[in-house]
Amino acid sequence: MEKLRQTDAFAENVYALVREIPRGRVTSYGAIARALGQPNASRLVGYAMRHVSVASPAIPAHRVVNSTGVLSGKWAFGSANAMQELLEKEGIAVANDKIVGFKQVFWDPLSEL
DNA sequence: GGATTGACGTGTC
DNA sequence: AGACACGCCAATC
Repeated sequence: MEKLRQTDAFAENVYALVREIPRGRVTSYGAIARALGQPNASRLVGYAMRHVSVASPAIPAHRVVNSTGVLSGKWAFGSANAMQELLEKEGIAVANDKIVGFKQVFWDPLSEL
């Protein structure tokens, strides 16, 4: 059995939420943290996301970016272009490691879920 | 067990 | 608009 790391329930919710992100949409760490009831735990979300690379099933972490729409964790995918390629593949434009029209493709779990 | 760090966020200069 | 500083919470050293 896999032992849960971090704040078990918190990470669990993060993973579940990220998996619910529709294709062609993105969200921010802060939005997820708020959806979990911890508006200031944005860093914990990112911390948990860092572990999803080895978690299963695979989590579309490429759809999660920071509030500025920057692909902060692109390096966690193994390649700097991997995350951008995935996003563009889903119809999300990325320029200079930043999401184009971030506000347009932004998916708010609090409002849309 | 204190100090540092981190896929963050918001405010200020 | 870009750069810098402070705050938050948990994990790692």
